[in-house]
Amino acid sequence: MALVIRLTDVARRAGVSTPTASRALNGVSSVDAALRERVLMAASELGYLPNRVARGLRQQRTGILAHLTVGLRASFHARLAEGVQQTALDLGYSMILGTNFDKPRDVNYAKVFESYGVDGMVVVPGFPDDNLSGLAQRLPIVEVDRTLGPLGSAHAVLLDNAGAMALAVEHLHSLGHERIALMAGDAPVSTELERRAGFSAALRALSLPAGPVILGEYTEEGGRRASKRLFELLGEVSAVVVTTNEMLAGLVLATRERGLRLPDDLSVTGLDDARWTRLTQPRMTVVEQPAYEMGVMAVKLLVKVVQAGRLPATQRVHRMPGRLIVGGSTGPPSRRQT
Amino acid sequence: MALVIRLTDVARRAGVSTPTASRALNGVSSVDAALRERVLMAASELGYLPNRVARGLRQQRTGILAHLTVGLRASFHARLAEGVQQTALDLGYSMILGTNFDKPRDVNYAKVFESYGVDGMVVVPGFPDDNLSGLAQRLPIVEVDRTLGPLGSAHAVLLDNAGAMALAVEHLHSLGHERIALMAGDAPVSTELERRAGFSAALRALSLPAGPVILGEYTEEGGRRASKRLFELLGEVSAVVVTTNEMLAGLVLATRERGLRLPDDLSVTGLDDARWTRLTQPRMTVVEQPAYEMGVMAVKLLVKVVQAGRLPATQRVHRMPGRLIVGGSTGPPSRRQT
DNA sequence: ACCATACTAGAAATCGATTTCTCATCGGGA
DNA sequence: TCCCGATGAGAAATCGATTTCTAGTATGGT
Repeated sequence: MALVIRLTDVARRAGVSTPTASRALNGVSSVDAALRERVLMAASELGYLPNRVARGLRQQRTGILAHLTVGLRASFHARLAEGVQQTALDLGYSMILGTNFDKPRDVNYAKVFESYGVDGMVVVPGFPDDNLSGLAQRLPIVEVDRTLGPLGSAHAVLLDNAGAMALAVEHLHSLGHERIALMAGDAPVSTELERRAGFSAALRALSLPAGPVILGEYTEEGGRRASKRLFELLGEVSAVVVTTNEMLAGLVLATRERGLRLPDDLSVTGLDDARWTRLTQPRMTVVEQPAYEMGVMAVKLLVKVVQAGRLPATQRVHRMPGRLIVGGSTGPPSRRQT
Repeated sequence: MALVIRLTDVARRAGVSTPTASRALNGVSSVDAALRERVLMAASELGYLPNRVARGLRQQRTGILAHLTVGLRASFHARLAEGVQQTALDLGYSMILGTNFDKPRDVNYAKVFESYGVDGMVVVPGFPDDNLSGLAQRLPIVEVDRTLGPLGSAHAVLLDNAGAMALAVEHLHSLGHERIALMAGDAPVSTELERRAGFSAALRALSLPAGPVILGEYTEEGGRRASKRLFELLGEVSAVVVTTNEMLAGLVLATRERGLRLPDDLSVTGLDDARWTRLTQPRMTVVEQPAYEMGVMAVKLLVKVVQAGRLPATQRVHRMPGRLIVGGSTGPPSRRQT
């Protein structure tokens, strides 16, 4: 606020003109070695800090990226955001954050951030009505976790959902399960659609019969309600794959209320390794998502596009693999089940 | 990138000068009603979006706040960050995020963000060596969760740690516990120091004997190791208060390894309501921190200082109360314990 | 030894908005 | 009726850096 050192001050102290000081500090074009030395010295003596707002105005790029996400409460999104933020910083960018991107808001995030001149955006899109499409024609965008599909040239970094489902199904199959159910969210988001399809494909690949699919709201309460329906099928089904952490939490609570024991009465696998899945008794078997790495990858992709200076002509989709973590919530089917 | 509408374009279309267009859009000074109407019309027809970088340069304030935090992995920090971000947005600001603020880094966050001309910072400080003090003399800063103490005029939003400890101790006392231990982190951060002091004070207030205090590293593994020492005292102690979630997780795992049952063998209360504390069996008794609300409060305080235009002369500390959530991990002491 | 080509560094222009300065016009009071 | 203050709008300055533009000085080739 008070006394800020400007480039002019540095230049005056070094006895050179402002442009020369600028060139010396940025290493562009050639500046006499002695002059450069004087400038660098002056800058460090004065504790010069370049004004990035001014630079941003002139250069028409600010070095700021925006990260729009549905929230930080889910640990997946929190780790993702950390990956985005750290990588942005490592690559010389800063990150503006916008959360609750799936809820109605007074302010239009995208517009606000655009007016701040962000160079690009990493987006975890909410539901399809978000009008990102227009933005995607003006600004580099990378979608993470989910995709809205028709965003044209925006790149995407997604979990290999089919592979993740295959890991879960194969694990259960190797334990001897033949009748496996799926509990999934009923929202029309790409993750859920892909996981449902992946589940079916995985069963087919192992020549297992198509299992029952139980859809519900993508929340803990939704998982609880869906679990009630699942429990009706306990005679025909010995294992279940749950596509989301939230629903898995509901299932865990429901099994307790019902007095079911894992894995004796039911084998359960989830997707994503929230902290709590390690702390339940027994520990949950899950397919871990590389959340942090997805954030890293998204920013790397985005920065590549930003620095290319023009929007990519074609979309590129990066698939990141999940990793199976075997806990105690899965085991061989009991006699009774078989 | 391509075709951006500038204020000049709006002015031309409305048939007025640029300053007049600016005045009309910002509602400052008086502009003829007809002209203002024409300007507003032109702006909306062209889809004008003000360039906040240019405005920021001229006005010497950007409308950006920075949030420096130790991380987002702990749900407390994630919810805090959401509160900060949402409130910033509600008040017309945007938020730049910096995580891992307690780890050594190549880039100096504070400097980078200062060079972006942020109007103020909400900081969850790491360890005392972070040189925030200098920054606090130039920029409005509000500390949250922890405080480094000598930051001078920076405001702070902290949990009422003494009150939180009292809630936990009183709860255990009301169940009949007389010999209560504390498991706390050994780092010299304000939260731990206040919680240790608060624990002792709460015991004294109830005329209970001073309980053993077990210090350890502020991590899950630290909690596990500290638990081993705690278990040596099981004859003399019937309950324990744990000051951090991380250590609590370690304790939960350690009790399982040891085959202890909660609350029969030991009553346990924690601080902060991470998701997992609701999903263990039994559910944990904890004192909940109003994480989101602390973020909200911090930004409100910060914005007040920012808009006052000058740094406050005196520090103000806001204490937010914790709330007891009774789970199944606490119960009356067993006969054997008494 | 002379001219053309590089370099180097300062002067001036630029980014896009806001704010100050200036000037003309309109009222109101004497 | 005349003068002065208030009002409104355009011209010009400003924020702080970067990027032309321009000119002067070396350097190199012939």
